[in-house]
Amino acid sequence: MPVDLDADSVTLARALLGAHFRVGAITVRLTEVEAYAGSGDPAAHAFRGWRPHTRHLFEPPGTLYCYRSYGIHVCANLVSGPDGSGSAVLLRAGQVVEGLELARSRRPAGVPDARLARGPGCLGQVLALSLNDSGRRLGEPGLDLRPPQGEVGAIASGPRVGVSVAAGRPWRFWLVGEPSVSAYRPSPRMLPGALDDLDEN
DNA sequence: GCTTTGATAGACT
DNA sequence: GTCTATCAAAGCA
Repeated sequence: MPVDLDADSVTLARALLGAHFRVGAITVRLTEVEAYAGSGDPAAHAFRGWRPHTRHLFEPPGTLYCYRSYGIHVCANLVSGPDGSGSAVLLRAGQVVEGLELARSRRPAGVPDARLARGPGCLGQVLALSLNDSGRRLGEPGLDLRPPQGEVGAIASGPRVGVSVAAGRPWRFWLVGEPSVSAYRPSPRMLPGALDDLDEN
C-alpha cells in the first residue's frame, strides 16, 4: 500500500489529502481531513477507551470506522496507527472524480458538483455509507485508496470543526483553494476562550 | 430508566 | 451570517 496507513493520525491525515478514495462506483479526491489521536485526545471518540460503538477504531490501520452524528448524518473515519491506539482520520470533504451522476442522484437536486461531498455528513451520503460499513477494510472489494497523483496543492491547517475540547490542536488539514472544503464552524458547545490555547502550540 | 450532548447540514433573516 | 431540527449513544441516577 503506497499510503502508509500505519503512520500516526496527523501524518496520515496529511498523506490522505489529494488521495483518491473509492467506495463502490464513487471515487472522491480527498480535500479536507481531521486527525484524532485515540485515547490521548479528549476530542476523539476513543478517548474513554473501548466501547461497543467505537470498537472498529481499535482495529488495525486501514479499517473504516463510521458513526452517526446529530441523529441523521454518517461520517467516515480511516483508522491510523499505531495499531490498537484508537487513532483515526476523519474524512471531512472531497471532490467527486468518478461516479458523478450517481453522486448527484444521492443528493438533493440543484447541489453544485463542488459541494456534493462538502462536509463529513455529505461525504457519507455521496458514498452511501451506513453504520454497516464500519469495520470494512481498505483493499476489500469495492473499497480502496490511491495515493495522490502529481502535485498536491498547498496544505493549510487549523482547529478542528465542531470540537469543544482541545481546540488548541490544529489537526484539521485541507487543500488551499478547493471549493469542496467546508467552512469552519466552531462547536455550539464551545466554551468562551477555548481558542485562547491556540497560542500555546 | 432518564437526561444531556454532540467530529452537522440546511433553512432562514 | 445566524438559527435550530433531530436522535442515538454516552453519562448519570
